[in-house]
Amino acid sequence: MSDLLRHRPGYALRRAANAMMADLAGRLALIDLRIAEASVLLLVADRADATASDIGRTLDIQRANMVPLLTRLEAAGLIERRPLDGKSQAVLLTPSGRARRAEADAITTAFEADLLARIAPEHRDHLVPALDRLWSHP
Amino acid sequence: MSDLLRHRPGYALRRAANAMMADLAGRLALIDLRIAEASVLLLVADRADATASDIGRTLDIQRANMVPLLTRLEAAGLIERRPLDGKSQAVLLTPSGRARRAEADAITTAFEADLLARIAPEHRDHLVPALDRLWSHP
DNA sequence: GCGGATGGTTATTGACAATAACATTATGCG
DNA sequence: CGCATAATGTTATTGTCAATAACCATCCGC
Repeated sequence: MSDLLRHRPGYALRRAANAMMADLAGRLALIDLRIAEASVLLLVADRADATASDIGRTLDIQRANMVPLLTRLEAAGLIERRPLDGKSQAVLLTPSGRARRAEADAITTAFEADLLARIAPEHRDHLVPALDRLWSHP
Repeated sequence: MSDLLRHRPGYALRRAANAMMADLAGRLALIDLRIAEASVLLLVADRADATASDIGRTLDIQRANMVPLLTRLEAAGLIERRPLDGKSQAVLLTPSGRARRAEADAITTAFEADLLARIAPEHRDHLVPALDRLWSHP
C-alpha cells in the first residue's frame, strides 16, 4: 500500500528526516538540549567572534528565531553575549557551555555512527554528498 | 565555518529535508494543498476501502492528527467519509478530489525530477535506498 | 457476554520555521 | 563629513507538522 510513496525521493527524505530527528531529539533531551540548540553549541565553539546573525546565517536560522534560542541558552548558563559594538554581539561559550558542548558532540557523533550503520555499505558514502546538493545553493 | 556541520549526516539530512519541504510546500500551495494533505490524496486513490486509521498507519500520522487533516480535505470537497460499520469510516475521493489528486501527482512528480536532477549522477540512485533504511523499520 | 483492542474525536502542547514591523547603529558613497 | 542605506537585534504573531492524554463508542475473540 505504501509502495506508491516509498520510492518517491521527496517522501523518503521527509520520513527519514522525521525519524532521524525524533531519535536525535530523544538523545539530546538527556542533556536538556533541543536539536537547534545543540547545533548552535556545536557551531559556536569554533569562532569566538561569531555574532548572533552570523550563526543564524550559517545555520539558516532567521534572526528573529535566534533570539529565543540564544535567550534559552543564556538562561541555562551555556552562552554569554558580549557586545562587539553598539549593534552586534558576540556569542561565547561559558565553561558550562563548553562542557555541554562536549556532551552534545559525543551524543551526535554516536548518533551519526548509528545512523550510517543502518545504511547498506554500498549506499553509505553517497548519502551526504547527495544531501549536500539539496540545500547548498537552492 | 559551516564545515563542522556540513559533513554530519544528521545535519545534512535535516537541512536537505527542510529545503525540500519548503520548495514542495510552495509548489503545492498553488493548488491549495499542504504537504501532508497531498500525501493523503496520493495515497487514497489506490484503495477505496482505506479507513482513516489505515491511512494514518501507512503515512505514520497519528490518529488524532488525521482528524483535522481529513476535516480540511472534506471541507474542501476533495474527500468523502463513508461509514464502513459503526466504528470505522472509509475515505473516498470525490470527483473534485480525483482532479486535485492528478494535479498533486503532476506537481510532485515534476518536483522529484527536479530534486534528483540536482544530485550528481553517481550519487543519484543511492539516495532513496539509503533513506529507506532510516525509517522503514526503526 | 464480556473484556480488551481498535477507531474516531477533542484538546493541548512542543519544536521549528516564516513574516512583518520597529528601533538602533554601522557603513559607504557622494 | 553627512546622510541614505544596509545590517543587527528584538517583539509579536502565525503556520505546519507532530506527540500526548483522555474519552466514548464499537468491534472482536474467547
